[in-house]
Amino acid sequence: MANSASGDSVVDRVVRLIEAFPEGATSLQLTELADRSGLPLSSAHRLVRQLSGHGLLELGAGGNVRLGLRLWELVNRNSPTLALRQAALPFMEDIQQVLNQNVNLAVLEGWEALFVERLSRRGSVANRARIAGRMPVHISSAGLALMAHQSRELQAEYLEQFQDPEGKVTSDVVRHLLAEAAQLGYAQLAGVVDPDTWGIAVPVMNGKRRAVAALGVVVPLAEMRLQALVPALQTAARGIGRQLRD
Amino acid sequence: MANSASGDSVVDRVVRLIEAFPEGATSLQLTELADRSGLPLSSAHRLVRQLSGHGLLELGAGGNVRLGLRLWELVNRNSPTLALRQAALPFMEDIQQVLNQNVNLAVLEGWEALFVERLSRRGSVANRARIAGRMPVHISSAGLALMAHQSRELQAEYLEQFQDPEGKVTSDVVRHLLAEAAQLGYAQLAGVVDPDTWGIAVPVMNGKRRAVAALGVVVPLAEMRLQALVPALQTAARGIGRQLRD
DNA sequence: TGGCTTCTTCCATTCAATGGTAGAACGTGC
DNA sequence: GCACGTTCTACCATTGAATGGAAGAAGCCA
Repeated sequence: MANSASGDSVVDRVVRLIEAFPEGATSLQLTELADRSGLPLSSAHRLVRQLSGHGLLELGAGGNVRLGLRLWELVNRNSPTLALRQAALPFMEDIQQVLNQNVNLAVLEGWEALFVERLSRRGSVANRARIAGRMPVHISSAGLALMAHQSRELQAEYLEQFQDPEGKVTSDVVRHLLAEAAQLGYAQLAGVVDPDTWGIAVPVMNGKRRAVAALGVVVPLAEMRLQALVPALQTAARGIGRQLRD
Repeated sequence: MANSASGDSVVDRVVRLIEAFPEGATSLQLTELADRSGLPLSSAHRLVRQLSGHGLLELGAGGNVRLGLRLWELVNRNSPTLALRQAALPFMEDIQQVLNQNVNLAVLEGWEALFVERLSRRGSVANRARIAGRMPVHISSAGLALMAHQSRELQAEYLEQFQDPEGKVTSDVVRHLLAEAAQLGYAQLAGVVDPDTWGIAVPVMNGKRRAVAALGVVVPLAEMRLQALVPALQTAARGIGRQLRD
C-alpha cells in the first residue's frame, strides 16, 4: 500500500484506462473498467473522476464510463492523419463517384494496416474496413501495398517475425505476395475477408517517395475489372501524393 | 520545487498537454508545447516522453510533438458518437445523393454545435463545418435546431449567459430565432458564415424525444429551395432517430 | 567558429498518489 | 418490504513517484 504498488506511473494508468475499452465498446461499467485495466477499484474510480472533470471521459449514472466528447474533439481536430485525410478525401470521392465501390485509405501501424478513412459504396451498407479498424498486413490488400514499398530492413523484420496465427500462411507466401505487389505497383487479394469480394490497393507516395498510405477499393467478385480499377486508383494515389508535397 | 508546485495533479497536466494543441495544428515544438500548457519544460518533456512510450503522443526528431496515431485509433474506435454516426451515415449519404449539398451532423457541446460528421457536396471543396469543429449556437443552423429543442431550463440558462462577442446580436434576437426554430421544426440561417450560403438544419430526436443531434445542409443561395430541402432533411432525421431507438 | 536556442538528463526534496477498508446506494429475488 | 449481493463512493495514513531547477548536450544560424 504505497505509491503505485504495481510499479507503474500515473501516466501508465491513464493509458491503461483508455486502452481498456474493447474495440467498438462505447461505454463500460466502472467495475469492469477496473478489472480490464488491472487497476484497484478505488484507483480506477479516482482516475476516472479526474479525467471526467476534464471531459476526457464521461462518468454517467450508475458508474457508466465512456470516452468524452471533448477527447474525441481534441483528437480529431489535431489528428496526426489530418493532412493525409484532407489531401485524400477529394480523390476518394472521385473514385467513389466513378467506380461506385467502397473506397478506403490506410496507413501502416506496426504490422497492420490501420484504416483512417473510408467511403461506402452507394446503396450498400456492408463494409468491413471500419474507420480506426485494423487488418494484418498479409490479409489486406492495403497492408500488402504498404509493406511492399517499405525499406528492405523493415520488410525483413516483418517477414522475420511473421507467423500466421491460423497456421495457413507461411512467410514465404507473404514474401511472394509482397514481391508481386512491389513489381506490379498494386496489391490484390481475393476473398480473404469476405469470400465474394476482391481487395485492390495501391501505395500513396509522399514527396520523399515513401509509401505513407494505401488507397484501396473492395469490389464484388462479379464486378472485378482490374484494367479499369488499377489505373483509376494509381491516378488518384498520385494526386494525393502531389497534395502531400505542398 | 516539490511535487506539483502549481497544485495540479498529473492527470491535470496530461490534459493540459493535450489541450495545448491549437485547433488544426498537428505538430508542436516541445518548448512551445511547454509554454502553451504552462508546464515547466522538464516536466513537459518527461510527460511527453511517457505518453510517447504508449503511442498517445509521438515525439519526432527535433522535439517535434504530435498526437499519436494510437490515440486517434483508440478514440475513434470507441468514440462516444459512434452509434450516432453509424446510424446517421446512410441517411446523410442519401441526402448527399439526392440533393447534392454539403451535409453535416452536429451535437450540442456547451453552448456550441460540435460537428461530428460531414459529407461534402460533390465537386466542391469548400465546407466550413470541419469535423470536430465548433460553431456558436446562435450563428449556426445546427446549433439553433439543437437548442430550440432542449429543456426550458437549459434554454433559459443559455439565454441568461448569452452575449455576442461582437455585440451585434442581442439575446432577444436569439430567443426569437429559437422560438421560430421550435415552431417550424427546422432552423435556417442565411449568409452568416459565408455571405452566399444558407444553412438549414433539423433536430434528430432519440427514443426519449430528446434532440441529440442536428442534421443540416449548407446550400448556395441560388439553390435555396426550402420546400424541397426541409422535408428531405426531416425524413432523414426521423430515420436516424428510429435507428437510435434499437 | 561563436553564440543562441532547444532538447535532454540528473537527482535531492516532498507532497500527491495510493489502495485497503468501510459504508452508502442500488438492484433483485424471495 | 426485507435481506442479500453487487457496485459505487469516500476516507486517510503511508510512502515512493513526481517534481523542476540547473547543468550539460545537441542543433542551428550567422
